[in-house]
Amino acid sequence: MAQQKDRHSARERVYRFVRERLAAGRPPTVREVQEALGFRAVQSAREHLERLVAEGRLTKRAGEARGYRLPEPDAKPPAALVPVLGRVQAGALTTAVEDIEGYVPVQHKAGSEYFGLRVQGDSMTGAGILAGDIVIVRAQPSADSGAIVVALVEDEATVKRLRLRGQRIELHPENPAFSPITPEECRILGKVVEVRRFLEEGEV
Amino acid sequence: MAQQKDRHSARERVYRFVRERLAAGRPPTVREVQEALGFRAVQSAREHLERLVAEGRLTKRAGEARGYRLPEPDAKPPAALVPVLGRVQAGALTTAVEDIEGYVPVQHKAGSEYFGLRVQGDSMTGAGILAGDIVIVRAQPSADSGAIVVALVEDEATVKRLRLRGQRIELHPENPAFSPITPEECRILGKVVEVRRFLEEGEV
DNA sequence: TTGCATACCAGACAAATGTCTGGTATCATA
DNA sequence: TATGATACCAGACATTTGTCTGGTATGCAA
Repeated sequence: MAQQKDRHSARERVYRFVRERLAAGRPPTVREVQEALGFRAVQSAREHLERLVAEGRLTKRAGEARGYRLPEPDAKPPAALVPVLGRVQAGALTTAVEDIEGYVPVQHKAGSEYFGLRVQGDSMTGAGILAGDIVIVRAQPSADSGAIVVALVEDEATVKRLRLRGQRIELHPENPAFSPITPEECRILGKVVEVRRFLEEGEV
Repeated sequence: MAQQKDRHSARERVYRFVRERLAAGRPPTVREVQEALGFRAVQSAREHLERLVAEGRLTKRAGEARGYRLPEPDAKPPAALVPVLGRVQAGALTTAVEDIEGYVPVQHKAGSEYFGLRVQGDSMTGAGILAGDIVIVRAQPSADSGAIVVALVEDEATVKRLRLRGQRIELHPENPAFSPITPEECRILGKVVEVRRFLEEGEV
């Protein structure tokens, strides 16, 4: 039996199946691998898995159900799917279920809450944030001066650069065609930690 | 026994533990929940889990090991961690292990391979792609005219907009300070499907 | 040819894991 | 007071899951 790394070889198909299941957060049993590949014996699947472990492409917890894992990035923080909101209105951050466009995977910091917001308008193009981009926001009630934040002004969320003048809050655009805002009342919803742009239709 | 949703109540602690384990891709057994909460009986943990299922906050696959799950976005495609490369050089797409900066979670399409590439230079700022951004690239050997691609030119990868003139390939910058490139030989590594910018230090 | 390695099958067994039954303790209400 | 609900404990059992042993078939090298 020639050993080949062809993407159609059983070994590669096993690896791909396991990897996809692990990426979906649903580690498979050996029997599920068996069925997925169409083997008649559990041991057939298991030998491939053991070989993948020997090659360093998988690791396993011996004796533990669904114990095969990917060896790589388990030093990374967990990735979670966070909702992307089309709009945020006053009081709605926890109830805007109907405004959820979809979800995107985000590596979050433990203990922090995140949401995504679709950027409207061109006020932040100078910072490379275009209309239609999605900003990933860590929910927090304050931020440092200079940070890009999502703030609630007159019941509508907006993405701006925060400038703190003593106790006064200014929200600056990054586009000379727009003027800074100095709202009487304003609530910081969170700090923008990431900007994403999908270049293909149909994503999120 | 007053039923309370205090974050310190056993129910909430169970929920949090399970959610974190699921987010990490490592669904727990009932006994692992038991141990994590310090219960002396498996059944104690199980009753909380069953209650969470009854409340709709978890789902479960009856009889299946590690079968409790989150009910939400399992209609979404799987999220996978893809490597972010600092540089790509000729022949290196499969061997550039030492150039991997880290990993980012990407919702990928089944059957497609992806990698991330750190953007160098300012040639694409007109398209809102700044130096330091990460482009998520679906590996493919060709793309439509007008798409933003990663191409290998003179053994170095570059991010440009592809223009096809008959059989000839042109790589256009999105910044008037740069000129289009018409390389004699050039290989398309893939199509840019997403642009990401991290606004905090320390992220990939 | 033999020997070895790989890749699969079949069956049985051990351990992990889910589940059930019976129990005690506490609290609130009628 | 009795009753019902909640929350835990303890033990046993059923099922799932991992693992092992023995086997056949194929290809390759000595």
